[in-house]
Amino acid sequence: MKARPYHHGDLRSALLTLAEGTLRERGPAELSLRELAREAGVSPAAPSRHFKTKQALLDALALEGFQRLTAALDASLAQAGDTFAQRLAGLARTYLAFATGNTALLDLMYGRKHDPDATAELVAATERLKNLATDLIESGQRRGEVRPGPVDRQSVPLMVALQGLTALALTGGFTEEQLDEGVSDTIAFVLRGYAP
Amino acid sequence: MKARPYHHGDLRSALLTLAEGTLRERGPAELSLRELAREAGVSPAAPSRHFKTKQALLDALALEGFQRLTAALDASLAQAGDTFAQRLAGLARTYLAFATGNTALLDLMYGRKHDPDATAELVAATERLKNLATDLIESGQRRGEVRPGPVDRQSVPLMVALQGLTALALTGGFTEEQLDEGVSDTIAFVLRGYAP
DNA sequence: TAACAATGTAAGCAACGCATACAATGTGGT
DNA sequence: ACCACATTGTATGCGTTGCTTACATTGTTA
Repeated sequence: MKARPYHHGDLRSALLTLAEGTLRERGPAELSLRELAREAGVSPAAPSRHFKTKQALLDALALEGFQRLTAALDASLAQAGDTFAQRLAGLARTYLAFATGNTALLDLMYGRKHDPDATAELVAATERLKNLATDLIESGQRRGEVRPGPVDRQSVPLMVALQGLTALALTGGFTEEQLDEGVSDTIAFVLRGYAP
Repeated sequence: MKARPYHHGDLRSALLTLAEGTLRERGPAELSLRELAREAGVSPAAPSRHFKTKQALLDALALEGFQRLTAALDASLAQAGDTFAQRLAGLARTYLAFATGNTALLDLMYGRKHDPDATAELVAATERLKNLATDLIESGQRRGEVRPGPVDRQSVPLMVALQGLTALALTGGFTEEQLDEGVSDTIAFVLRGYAP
């Protein structure tokens, strides 16, 4: 029977992992620093060393979410085919997969955005996501598969489609099958809209 | 100096009004039943007569939001022109106006949806919204301004666009002007996608 | 006018976030 | 090897919260 060491070892990441679990299962409102501390086997005040406030923990969680999402999207673009259609489909599908697989986290990520005192890192993370979309459009234009025009304006419909698709997927009311149809339809629709 | 009457008179709607105020200014997390009771000048336990839990109050708020939104959209469609393009533009713009004018409320409305125990009234309210979109598509098809096809599949891109547009508007990062451009671009994009 | 439902109050519980003061542990400079 | 010091944990307590139970007041209606 070994006594628990005075120092946890890696409380910070332990808290983040635990927090994501309860976030996923019970939502951000149910998240309690004290409960997290209990689960980690540590005193109620211990988490404050790593996260000054509860909001700080949520921000850290959101930031991690953005990193995971952009990583997934980067990977998808890297292994997708060359045509605009293929890349678009890949992007949409991995974005949607992340969204449906991390509902609560995504809510947190975007919910935090329109708060005046969101971390600078957070807004930077969302910027990188936006760039991903414009890059895709740009490459499509170079290949002559997307009608010409200023990228920052051309990319809006794409972002609209991505956001809208996930929003629709998250608000539910769709069977797995309807959703898959919807994705295909929307991709086709978007392609038609971008056609030269 | 008249004594405050034992009964408030209309505590329920007073609570709803007050709640929407603090929701708008400080978000749903900052909402406190006790504080609401204080502002309404009643005892801390009084609100429980009308809203068993805090969540019940939020649900009521969300429901009210859906009613206001659908009313606004109905009005918009009623006074819009006859062509599909006009009706689409009207719908998009009033939807967006509501979204930007009631950020927190809209978050509440859609945030509550993917909770297993959301009110039946709530899901019904979202259904009516969906119908609005399909009606628009259908009328467009009758006029020969929208390519034919099964309505429930054809309407998906429209809903995607509406949801995406508001999502984008809410997450910010756009000036008023960019947003307006984005709306126009997206409307044009959608029209092109639906063109026969 | 007496029974009854609706609506309010009073009081108290357990849990929460957070601040402050203190204890144990690791670390780097001499 | 030692010792100042930052880091990371604990102990304790304050004020607030949501919610429950028991009781008081009022409006309605039979």
